[in-house]
Amino acid sequence: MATTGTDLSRMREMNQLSIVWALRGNPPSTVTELAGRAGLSRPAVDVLVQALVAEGWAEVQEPGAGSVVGRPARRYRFRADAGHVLGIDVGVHKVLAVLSDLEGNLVRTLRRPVDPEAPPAERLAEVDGVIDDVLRATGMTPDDVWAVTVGVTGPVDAAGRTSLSTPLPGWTEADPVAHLAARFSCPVRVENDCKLSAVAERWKGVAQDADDIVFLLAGLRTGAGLILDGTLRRGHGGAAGEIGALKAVRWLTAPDHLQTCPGIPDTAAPGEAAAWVFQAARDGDREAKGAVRRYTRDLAVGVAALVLTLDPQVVVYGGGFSRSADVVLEPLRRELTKHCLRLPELRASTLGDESVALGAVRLALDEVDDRLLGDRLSAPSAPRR
Amino acid sequence: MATTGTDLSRMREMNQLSIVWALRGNPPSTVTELAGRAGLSRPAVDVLVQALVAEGWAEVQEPGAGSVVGRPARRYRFRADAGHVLGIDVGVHKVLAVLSDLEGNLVRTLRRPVDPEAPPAERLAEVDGVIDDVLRATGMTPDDVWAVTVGVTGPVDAAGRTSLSTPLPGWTEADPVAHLAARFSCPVRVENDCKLSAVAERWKGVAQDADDIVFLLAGLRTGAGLILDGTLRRGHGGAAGEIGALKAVRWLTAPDHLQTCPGIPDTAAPGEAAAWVFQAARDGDREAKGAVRRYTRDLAVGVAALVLTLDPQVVVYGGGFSRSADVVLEPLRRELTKHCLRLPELRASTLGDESVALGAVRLALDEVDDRLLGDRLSAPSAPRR
DNA sequence: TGGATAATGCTGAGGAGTTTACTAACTCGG
DNA sequence: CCGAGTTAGTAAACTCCTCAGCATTATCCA
Repeated sequence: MATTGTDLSRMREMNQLSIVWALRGNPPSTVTELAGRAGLSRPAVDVLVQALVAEGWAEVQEPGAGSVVGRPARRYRFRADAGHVLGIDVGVHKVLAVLSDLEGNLVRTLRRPVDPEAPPAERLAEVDGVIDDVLRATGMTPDDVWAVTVGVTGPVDAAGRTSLSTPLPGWTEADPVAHLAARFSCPVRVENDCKLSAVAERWKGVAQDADDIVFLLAGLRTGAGLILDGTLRRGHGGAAGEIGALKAVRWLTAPDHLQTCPGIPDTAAPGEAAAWVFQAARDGDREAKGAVRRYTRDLAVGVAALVLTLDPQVVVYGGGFSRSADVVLEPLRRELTKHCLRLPELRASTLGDESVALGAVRLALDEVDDRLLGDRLSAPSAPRR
Repeated sequence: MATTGTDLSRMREMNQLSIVWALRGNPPSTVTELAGRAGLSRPAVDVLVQALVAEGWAEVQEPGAGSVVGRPARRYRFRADAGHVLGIDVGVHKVLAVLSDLEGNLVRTLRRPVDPEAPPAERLAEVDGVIDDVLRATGMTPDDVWAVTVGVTGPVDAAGRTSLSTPLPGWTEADPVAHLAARFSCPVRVENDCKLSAVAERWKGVAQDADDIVFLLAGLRTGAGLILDGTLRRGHGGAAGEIGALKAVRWLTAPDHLQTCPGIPDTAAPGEAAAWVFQAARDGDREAKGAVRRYTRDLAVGVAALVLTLDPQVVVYGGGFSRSADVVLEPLRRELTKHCLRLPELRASTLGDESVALGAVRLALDEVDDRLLGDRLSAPSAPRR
């Protein structure tokens, strides 16, 4: 791979970029601090940061009444509010939208319930609705949004289609990218929900320290998302992590053990049966503990296949069942010991049901970073597709 | 991640590096050609390339009797022979060493048979022997070797130890890195044989076009090596690809179908039984075809788990059985269709039994590139550990 | 032998960062 | 209330690197 040659203007671009990276994620900084972080001299940083202010990437904060010795320094701040990104979770029962600024600060989170049987058109209308609400509540227009990422269930191809399979009714025919492209001129991407949750766990969740992560989505459906060497792995056709499709792996039927456990009260809704069983197991109920053990045993085969294939540092147990991780993780660990060569750490997710939207935000931010702060600095405005 | 600031000398380094990349892998080039490739002006390239000659990275080739109009240009060449790397395959039955120059041209290949029961000390002595032979035959000293990579069977940890398991007798106690460090001051690395074969297939084999590859080592033992997004995946503890350890995956016993097929002549050695069965199947023998089908069925479960987990572009069928790929690939494809969502391409390896050593050479070359041509140019001499 | 052609070599211009020195602004203590 | 001490901002001189253009050199062909 031929590195391309460099002249003076290129050097300036690179240095300006390094100032941007030194600004971002830090509290408002003085020129001296930036010089230290970027490895440049004060005068150089001075002209660069002033250029950033002129372009709109940075902002001056005049010194207040400081109580430090010496002349108080002007501080510069990255304009995280110069643009925003949207992360959207299109679930079976709900649509969830999260608006974030360029530093990943969550500005607004809104959800709407959706009829599980709703056809794609209706579901997309709810998406439009929740986006409208978020934009109205924050006083923004679609042009203020620099990237949108949508999470859906099922393997997602490069075009954002879910043509192989998905539990969202009729969704194999839906084209969410085209739908959103009508309103947004910025990059729009669709990604699998397990993959997004995995990204979220590494960003703000329980796996921030790990570079090789298997995320388990455990609920009435079971799925997985993979992060290797710190980046999300999609696979060549976007179907990485779909080991649940293998019949020898009993992920499809594993949750049934929890639904059919004797003793579940008739009053429990279908979604609550599992929670009841977990609670009963926690209380020492023999039948419930057996059901959990059978569930874990089925789950463990697939997890073992993932672990043996990838040898991750951490396996994150997430999804709807993660609230009951306390009764699942220990039996799961025991099962895995039987199958695996090297046991990874098992951790329970704490992000709750916003993890998909959160991961979507992170991916949208990555998109913006690549486009605008990749290796040359663009003007601070929404990137085009 | 803070990109570090750049001053003029850094720029010069970068441009010099881009000249190196423009020189490598190309025939001897004129300054004008280099300027075009590197995106620099002729005068700039001129001084840079002269500096490279002074340092020993490049070499002038005075113009011969050319038949072109105009003043014939001086040509510059990358000194691929400034250093060499060693790739070594420590197998059960043999030790194989390949010496390569810095451009990946294979200079010398030597092999020695080893008693399958040989203890580690004896096996390492054979390694020493074959290295001595290669160095003597090429008139080199250990200081001319800039990196060594060794391939062994079994999962290899970061220290080059094979403590979990390996079919090499006693090898869990061996420390090949320490052994070779006594002779070589350059970086020494040990890696799993399947992983190295995967690297070789992408470098010079049948998967040069693919970025997501599953390599299958198919023989009396079955294993896998993974390349995702163009780079080898080791996993957090170096045990990626070891799905064969899962009992639900019948890789351990799959080859037995080929050993126990009725009709195998008593005269056949244990290693030749499988080859006989494949040939018989090719000739239309019912029993043999059944044995191959059973073998394929067992193999396919593990392959399907890999494919569903990783969604690769290509699955390469390699190892000792790859010569019989013609009778295996089609049944394997049929089996995979049953299990998988999206079928990857199936290709048969053509590299033969030198693929492990070849992959080792590639990894050693990568090591040299990282150390010497990473982002600043070092002097052309063996890197220290 | 002279002209055409293409590469080399040289010189001056321009841009970017660094160093150094100087000025400005603020705190603290007498 | 003022001056010493400290730190930030600014300007000038300098270095280094690339680039553009022109003169020079080497070769082939008529």
